[in-house]
Amino acid sequence: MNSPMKPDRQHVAHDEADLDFTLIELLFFAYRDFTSDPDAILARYGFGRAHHRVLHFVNRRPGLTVAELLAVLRITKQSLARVLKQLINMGYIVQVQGPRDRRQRELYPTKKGRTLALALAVPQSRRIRAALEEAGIEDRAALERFLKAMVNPELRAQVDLPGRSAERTSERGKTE
Amino acid sequence: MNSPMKPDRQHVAHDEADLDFTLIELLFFAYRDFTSDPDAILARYGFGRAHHRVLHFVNRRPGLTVAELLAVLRITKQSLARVLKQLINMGYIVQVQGPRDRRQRELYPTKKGRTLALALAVPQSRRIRAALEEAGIEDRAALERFLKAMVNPELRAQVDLPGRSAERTSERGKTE
DNA sequence: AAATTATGTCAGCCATATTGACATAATTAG
DNA sequence: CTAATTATGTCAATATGGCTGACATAATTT
Repeated sequence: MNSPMKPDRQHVAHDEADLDFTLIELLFFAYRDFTSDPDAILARYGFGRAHHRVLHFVNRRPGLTVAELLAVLRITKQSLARVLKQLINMGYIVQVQGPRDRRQRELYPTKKGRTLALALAVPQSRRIRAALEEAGIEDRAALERFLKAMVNPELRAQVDLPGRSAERTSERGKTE
Repeated sequence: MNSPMKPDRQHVAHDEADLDFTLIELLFFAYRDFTSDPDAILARYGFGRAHHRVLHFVNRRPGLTVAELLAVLRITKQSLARVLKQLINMGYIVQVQGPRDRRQRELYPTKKGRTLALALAVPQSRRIRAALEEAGIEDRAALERFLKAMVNPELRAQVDLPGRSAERTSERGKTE
């Protein structure tokens, strides 16, 4: 083996054939359209995608602190500030002083906030459901495992909801 | 039927239980980290994600026109202009007059452009490969079908590479 | 008492997106 | 042939959502 006519695969570590352009592009296209769903709704409220992300996670993890939210969104405090302030001023989110540590501000959605969060999730959920059906997905758990495995290992704890037993946390009980 | 104590499911079309928050969040987290991979590389070139997307699609669809690129990226001409101009000026992309329609500018990567495009794809491809393995994906085709089904039906043609039979990615494309 | 932490805020900067208007050249339609 | 349309490029202005650095306050920890 290793005939002189063959490219030296040990040194040329990557050529096009080795790269999974198919899934790279499918992820791009899928996410492009997935995120486009809520935009029309958001525009009617004068909000953008940043508001959506904040509202989503506050709704899903009620009581999370500002620091936790920053870690989930992977943005800085200053980037969050403007968006969060608007959501609070307009009555979608409330802050309450942390019970254990009074420096912390726990974030909760108001009823108005929950309603909007759900309204934004509806088209995304519908798209997912239609895609699962259309693709004839039988092993949904495999899809969840794949997506979770795409997340940086040290950040996978963020994927799981805190303090909720009834939630689907795709089979493996142990945290990794 | 329709007892006064039960919520009216026919009118309240969506409550939390109906919504696929699990996959909504998994898509968010997976894509968040997936896109973070090339950032370090791009920063060394003074480029951002916009440059990455342009270079990626020019590399993958050599000869595509400006209008086609705009449709794929779903941005406006003005948004593309600055980024494309930089990539051209810095020698990553070349424009050639369209053969059929001389108004069109066909876009091609230079060798330098192809090299960078591949370098950016490497960590993304590695992440995908590791996730497929870690998740023990056996039915890769199902995953591809799902992601493609997530794309707006009228835009699915964009997903398929033009003028290429199946998976063959031979070297067409003009040299600089 | 001092250090650290959680949060908030100010000021400014950058990247990427938008809309609208207009210019040019090439193609197509009448 | 002329007129309309098309593909592209460009200008100006604006919005959004990121960033860094600096500083302030209150609460907790050492």
